[in-house]
Amino acid sequence: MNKHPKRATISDVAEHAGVSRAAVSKVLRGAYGVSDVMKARVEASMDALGYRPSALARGMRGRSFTLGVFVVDLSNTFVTVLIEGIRAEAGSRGYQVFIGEANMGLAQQKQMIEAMIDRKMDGLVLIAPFGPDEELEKIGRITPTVVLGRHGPGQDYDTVASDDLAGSALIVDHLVSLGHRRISHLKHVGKEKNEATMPQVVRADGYIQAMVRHGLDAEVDVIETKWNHQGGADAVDLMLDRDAPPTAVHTGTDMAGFGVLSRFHELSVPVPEAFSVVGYDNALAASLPQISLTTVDQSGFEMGSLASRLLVERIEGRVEPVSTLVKPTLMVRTTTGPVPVGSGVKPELLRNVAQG
Amino acid sequence: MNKHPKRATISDVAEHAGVSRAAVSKVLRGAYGVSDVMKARVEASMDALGYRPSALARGMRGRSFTLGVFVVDLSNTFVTVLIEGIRAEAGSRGYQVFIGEANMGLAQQKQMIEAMIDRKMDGLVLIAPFGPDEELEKIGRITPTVVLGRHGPGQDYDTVASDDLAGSALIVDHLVSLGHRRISHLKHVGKEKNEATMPQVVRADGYIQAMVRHGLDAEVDVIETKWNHQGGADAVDLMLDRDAPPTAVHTGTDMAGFGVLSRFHELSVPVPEAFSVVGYDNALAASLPQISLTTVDQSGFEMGSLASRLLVERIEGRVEPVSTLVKPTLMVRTTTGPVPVGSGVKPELLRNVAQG
DNA sequence: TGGCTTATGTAGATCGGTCTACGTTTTTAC
DNA sequence: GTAAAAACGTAGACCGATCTACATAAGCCA
Repeated sequence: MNKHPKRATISDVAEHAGVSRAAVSKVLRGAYGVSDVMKARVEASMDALGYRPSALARGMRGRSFTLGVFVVDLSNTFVTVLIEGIRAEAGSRGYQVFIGEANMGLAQQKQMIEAMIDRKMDGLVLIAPFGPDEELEKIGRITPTVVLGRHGPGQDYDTVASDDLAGSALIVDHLVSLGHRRISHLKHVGKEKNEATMPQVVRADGYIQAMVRHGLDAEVDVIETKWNHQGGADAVDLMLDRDAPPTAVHTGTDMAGFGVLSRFHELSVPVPEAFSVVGYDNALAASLPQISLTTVDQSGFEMGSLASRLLVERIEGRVEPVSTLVKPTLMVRTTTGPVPVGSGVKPELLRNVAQG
Repeated sequence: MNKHPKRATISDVAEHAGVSRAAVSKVLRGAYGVSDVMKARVEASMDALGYRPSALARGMRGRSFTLGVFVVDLSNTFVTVLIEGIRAEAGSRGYQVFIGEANMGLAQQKQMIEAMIDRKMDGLVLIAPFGPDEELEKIGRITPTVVLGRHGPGQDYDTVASDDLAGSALIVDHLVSLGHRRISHLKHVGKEKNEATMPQVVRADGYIQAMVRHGLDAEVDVIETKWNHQGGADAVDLMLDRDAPPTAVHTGTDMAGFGVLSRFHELSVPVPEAFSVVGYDNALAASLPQISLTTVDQSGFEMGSLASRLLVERIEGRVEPVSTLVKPTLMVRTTTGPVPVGSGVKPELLRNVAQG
């Protein structure tokens, strides 16, 4: 029961094949200067010994063929779709993908990213990281970096994001076409300062621009909350407490949308008859028929694979930053409907329900 | 805009502090033989230069302080809870956690695990891996390994699993207490051969044992399908096609449960009035009020942190395998209710509905 | 056949740490 | 006061690959 049946190294292979270590290394890398005969002999020895190169030792000088994906919250099912796209593309180019999570704030995020750099990962994909742009620039200067889910451009990193301005417009247009006028928006506000490149900021801007475009300046209503289940639920109580409650809400993200739906369900407020709800992201659960949330799809798989492609380009030498925007599409499901007749839901009624 | 502002190495620190590299290394590791004076001086130099040790180089001889977590499918939200637990415990012991996913079958799984070993990760947590036990033994012999979500015991690895036998019993007992007798069970069958240690096998066994215990031998009905949304939906059609359809189903996993609920929703079969549904895992979406799936909770966070703890023990030298079972608890929500009066749902009715 | 280019293979430094062996100095013990 | 033990530092091999020089053999052309 020997714990470590000592793994074959490049020296073992060299000895077994009767050649130098350098020669084996050349075969390994497909480098110039190897005859077919030698190549065959070395390869024979390699699988005779069950040899596998140590990615670690390899990384000391050359590449590690490892990409790091940093994510804040794995339980958000939209990011798992992004990751799927990243992996597909990276895998086809011979890179391994490792994922690191950090959901305890900026310090932990920084630590995780440093851990990836310490392990000499060839490049990093940062999915919706927090912190100032400047921090991202610093990382981009150290190692090839692509930021996914924040708008660009950056100086020393590439960005891939959904066109959140257009996404918000799709939502507002849809609701307006259904007759809604009092449309609220949930904007994420966390512990960290909001940067202009973060999706919550751009989506809020897009919402305001679209409202203005429809002449609904007076109805603009941005509610600051957390983009998660609880944040969505809390926002419902705020909205119903308005003198003239809205008839629809653009929740900014599906996670908050679920919270909104849950709270309405508890309060027995019928959706979409009394209130229309729109999410953003098209997370997996949004398509469950019991939920069937109208939302904006960001084609996460494509965004992920695009990020991978850009990252590999960058690893292979490109230095000019690239900043891309992916066009989102609206997924109309059953949480949006025509505006309620009259002035919409009677506030008194709703408050009674809420207190009953 | 220099791409690589060359990072400080241990030699730079040594030179700056006017000591040997070995001395710096000792300080780094907290090894024996360092005076307080020297320690202070070296540490001063370290942060004067902004020094960070290369985890890569470190791993060449000593430990890499990295744990690998292998998972088949990140989009299953239950695994993200497990990961949360793993990270919490590992982090407090100074280990970094990297996650690797592979959902394209045994070959890709093997490749991912080898990639982790190639990077000299100190230990591996495998979450619900497929393949024969023997394959796991092989991995356990190469590197410290804990298998999460498969039953033990293993020879050369530890296991942490939910007591699936007890979990199935909880479900059947609950349904029987509500008057159900015709209770079906969905068993996962994929491309790979089912091993006795896999949860789908143990849950099915537990279901059968509990049915027998209640004298319901004649009603045992195991339906083989995939444990995902589609598999659950498909199973509904099979169940409704029975001469005497069941009145309740133990879906084996929440993911399949969601599929079952979706299909019932499409068919306008009321749950739980006409049919009771129970999941397994207590995934995040199960608690959404629109879904509110009765399920079995496995306290994933605790399982994850236990796995971490066992892994670190193993890394630090333990060799006797440990195999643990965590007690599950039933979460009664609103997808289960009393058995329908009479002989339950009329099959004709359901078929009509299905075809209408 | 001599001179030059191209193909093939090897030696050995290098990456950034860890760790063993050993030489000094300082303490402790009697 | 002196031997033994403990404390402190350093040199240098080592981990397993890559990569730059360089040496040697082979091919080509006039």
